[in-house]
Amino acid sequence: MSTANLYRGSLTTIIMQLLEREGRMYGYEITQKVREVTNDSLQIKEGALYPALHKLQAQGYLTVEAEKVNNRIRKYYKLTESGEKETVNMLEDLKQYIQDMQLVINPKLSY
Amino acid sequence: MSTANLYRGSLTTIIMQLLEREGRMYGYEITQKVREVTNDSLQIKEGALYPALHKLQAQGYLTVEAEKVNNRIRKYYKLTESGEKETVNMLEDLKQYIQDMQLVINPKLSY
DNA sequence: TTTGCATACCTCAAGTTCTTAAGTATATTT
DNA sequence: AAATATACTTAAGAACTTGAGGTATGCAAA
Repeated sequence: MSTANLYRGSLTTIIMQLLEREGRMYGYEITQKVREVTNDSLQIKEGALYPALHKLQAQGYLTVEAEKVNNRIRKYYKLTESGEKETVNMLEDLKQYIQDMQLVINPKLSY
Repeated sequence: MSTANLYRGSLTTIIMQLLEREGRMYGYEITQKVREVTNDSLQIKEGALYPALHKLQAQGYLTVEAEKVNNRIRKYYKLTESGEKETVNMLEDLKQYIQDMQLVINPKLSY
């Protein structure tokens, strides 16, 4: 059972899209959510996730709030305004890409 | 008009899949085919394509035959047997990935 | 006629993104 | 008491792509 690797470049889109829908999430929660909705098919590695979150924050797309829950620290992230705009673009690109790939895989069906 | 970048890792799958279907192609032809079927949406850069072809060849997935056509050299590539097997795996992974991404984007629809 | 575009290949530096692995620390389950 | 789950972090190395540059031929337009 190959837990397939990420296609590089899609992780940020995943993060942004989840935050768009959920409003507010912490890192570990994101990893679990992705496992959940994809039935364990897709697993976000922590070594990829946390640097990605830090970068998105540095780019001004996310803000952070640290909270102590059960004596453990959680860092909740949410989209900024520019993050929301960027999310729209990222989603468009992803959808276009999926469509392109489907055309390459199966050029007969133009859908 | 953003000619979106490739999600890294998908180029080899594109190459293999096209060769699977077409049987025999040369590099430049691959770039044109991808532009054609995706309506110019996806453009394979030569700086990515040629190294990728060379690597696939080195891995034993492709064989090459050089031909002179119109006084210009073309290098025709085709899948080896192991290349064909690998193509099946790559396609499976890509389809799974597309499905996973659609689940992340729109978890309501399990299709 | 020469300028530009299309065809056809190639390479390399730089940047980005990911995997793997290691580390810290608390809470809960076995 | 030990293992697993929760929760975050970093760093080395690998892999892939972009962007830019290069070579060379054929053909069309100016």
